[in-house]
Amino acid sequence: MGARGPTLADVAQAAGVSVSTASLAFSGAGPITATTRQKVLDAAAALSYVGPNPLGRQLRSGRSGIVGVVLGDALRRAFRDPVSIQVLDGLVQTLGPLGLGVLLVPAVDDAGEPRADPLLESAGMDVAVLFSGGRADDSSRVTLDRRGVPVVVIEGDPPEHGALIGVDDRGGMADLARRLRALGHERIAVVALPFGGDRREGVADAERQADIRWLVTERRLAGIREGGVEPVVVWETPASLVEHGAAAGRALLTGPDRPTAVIALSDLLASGVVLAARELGLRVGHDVSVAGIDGLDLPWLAPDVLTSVDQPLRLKGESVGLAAAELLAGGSPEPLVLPVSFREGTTTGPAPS
Amino acid sequence: MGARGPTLADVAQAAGVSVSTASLAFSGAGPITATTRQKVLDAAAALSYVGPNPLGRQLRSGRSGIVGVVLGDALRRAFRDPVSIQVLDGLVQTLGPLGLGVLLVPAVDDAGEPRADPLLESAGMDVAVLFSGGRADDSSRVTLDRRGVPVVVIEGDPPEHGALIGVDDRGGMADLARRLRALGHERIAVVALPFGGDRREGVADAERQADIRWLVTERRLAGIREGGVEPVVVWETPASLVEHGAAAGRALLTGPDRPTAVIALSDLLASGVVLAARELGLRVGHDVSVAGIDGLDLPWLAPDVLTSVDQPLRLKGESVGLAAAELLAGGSPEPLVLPVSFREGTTTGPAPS
DNA sequence: ATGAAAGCGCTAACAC
DNA sequence: GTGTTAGCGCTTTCAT
Repeated sequence: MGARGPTLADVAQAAGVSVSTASLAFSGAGPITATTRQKVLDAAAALSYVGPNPLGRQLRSGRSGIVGVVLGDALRRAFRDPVSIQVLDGLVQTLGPLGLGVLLVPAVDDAGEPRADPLLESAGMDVAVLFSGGRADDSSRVTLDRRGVPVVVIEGDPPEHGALIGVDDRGGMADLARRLRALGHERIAVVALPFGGDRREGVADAERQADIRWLVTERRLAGIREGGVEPVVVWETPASLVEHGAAAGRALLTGPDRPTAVIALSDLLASGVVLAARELGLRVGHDVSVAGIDGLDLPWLAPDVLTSVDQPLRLKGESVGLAAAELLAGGSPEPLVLPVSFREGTTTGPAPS
Repeated sequence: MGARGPTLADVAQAAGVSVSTASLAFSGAGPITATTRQKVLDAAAALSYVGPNPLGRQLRSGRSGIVGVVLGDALRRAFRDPVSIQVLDGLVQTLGPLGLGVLLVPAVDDAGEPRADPLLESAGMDVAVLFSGGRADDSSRVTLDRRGVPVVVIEGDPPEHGALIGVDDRGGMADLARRLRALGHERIAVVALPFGGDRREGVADAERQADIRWLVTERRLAGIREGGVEPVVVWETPASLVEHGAAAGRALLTGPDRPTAVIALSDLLASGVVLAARELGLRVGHDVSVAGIDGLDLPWLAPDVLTSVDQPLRLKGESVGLAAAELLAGGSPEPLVLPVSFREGTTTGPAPS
């Protein structure tokens, strides 16, 4: 840093051409003789000029080539979540070759102070991706709207200006529910994702169930009911983590009236339930069936393979990337709902008689 | 985007002041009357101007406020690795409040084509963080050097212009090795991290062991020897993943001459070894001891807690962030080696007699 | 305390 | 083909 390097003007002067010609030599956009071009390139090399300063280019073109990725209020949770990670991977993989960068932006803490994150407030980004998804009135979304930044929303309310990408998890859960019923299960419990940001844990009564703020949770639960299953109990967790699934499993699978099947609203939760069941001496897939959703690869569950509703995470990330690119190009991508598929594992089986 | 929003000039005009005054109203740097300031702010609100365009500011100041994070050649692997993730988390957490953004940059594929990633080549960043660490001649590092971007290297060769952050994993491994010897273990096997990018799997002979390209692997292995342990066998893995640890465990713990202890060069590998040992009917911590390094939280290993060498991952990320900020401010941070600590779990015990 | 003017480095019209 | 001329939106001396 410090000493500002040579500029395009320096190179042009050294090469004995005008600045605009030098610019063409680098961008390649426009007519230019091979010799002139080479002359410029040589001069650049001599001055150890490393190419046009992106800042100048950005100001001129009005675009930064940066896609802001707004991750849930606690970044650390987003990073721990294999689901977000895989989507992020697909996204970066798609955007990179397009020359677009991914800027990580912590979401504003909705619960805490109203003081927004400086990045969300003012970082240069041409389009934002909302991993948190969520309602239209989330403060991150309001901030971005105000700035006029178009957004790609993952699994949330459709944005006014932007795109929406999601998966048919509702349909997937309905399908799963039907399959469990077909296996003879009648007492089915649900281990749910968080209802909102308030980190409650335990059985959720009907009233509480009517007050779900997180769309994904609401939708997956609705899917189960759509599949004809009325859960004997819905257990709310504070986060989609193995340990919370295990805690739920211990609570639900103890006692005489235990359910014959447990549906968890994420694979991480489901795997916790499997571990708890094993702890309690239950044979998973026989004494109790457990299923999740996401389609994660969980090698440490071996020899079991979790029965799950597979969602195409990488593809989701790629779709988000394409939508962002289209938005950047001035288009208006249609809302996209990706299909899910049932993955039969070893953790489900006929209801014990 | 499309319709460019109002500019500072528009606001100034609406407020009946000059552009420079309007600028002061926003930056706060300089003398300005409260009334004038308010007048400007009101005009801005009326025009729904959302604050100075970062691009203009950046061009003027010559800095983008962006820290490029160069993640290993396969981003997806970096994202799957809880170690990188936690460091990344600490980094973002530190940089965010400083108003600095984290830009994800895929590293150039050293094996593949020499065509560098467009982002690495030309994205605006004031400083880069190299997660891959690595040797001074890695192509990503060469590219950044050429661009004159200072770098913070994590666990690698010290950069010419930049900072170096690492942990004393060598010392930690030496300590671990001594403790195992003190427990009476004499036949100790090592499950190693990858030696380089060539994804080999299996026993590494002496010749192969002399050809380790990844510094971290080399250093941790050296630490074990420094602790007085000459491994009876070194098993090379293609990636730090549970399944590869499990494969190693199955291979190493079968047969009559099996080691009484296994040291893995990562916790993920170690946990795979634990799973394999359980599969084989061995009591971990009694029949065989297993230890790792990283200090990950592995709830699904319950009821076992892995014996490990704890490295302060979050702190590492924070230190990287601070070093980046210091570099940005023109400083020259000293190389930093963070301490590690031994974490005794349930997976190690006295050697069986 | 405020305004005028210069210019950060670059690209895009347009003229030659 | 190449050069000339304007800015992109902002900050920052330097006058006033």
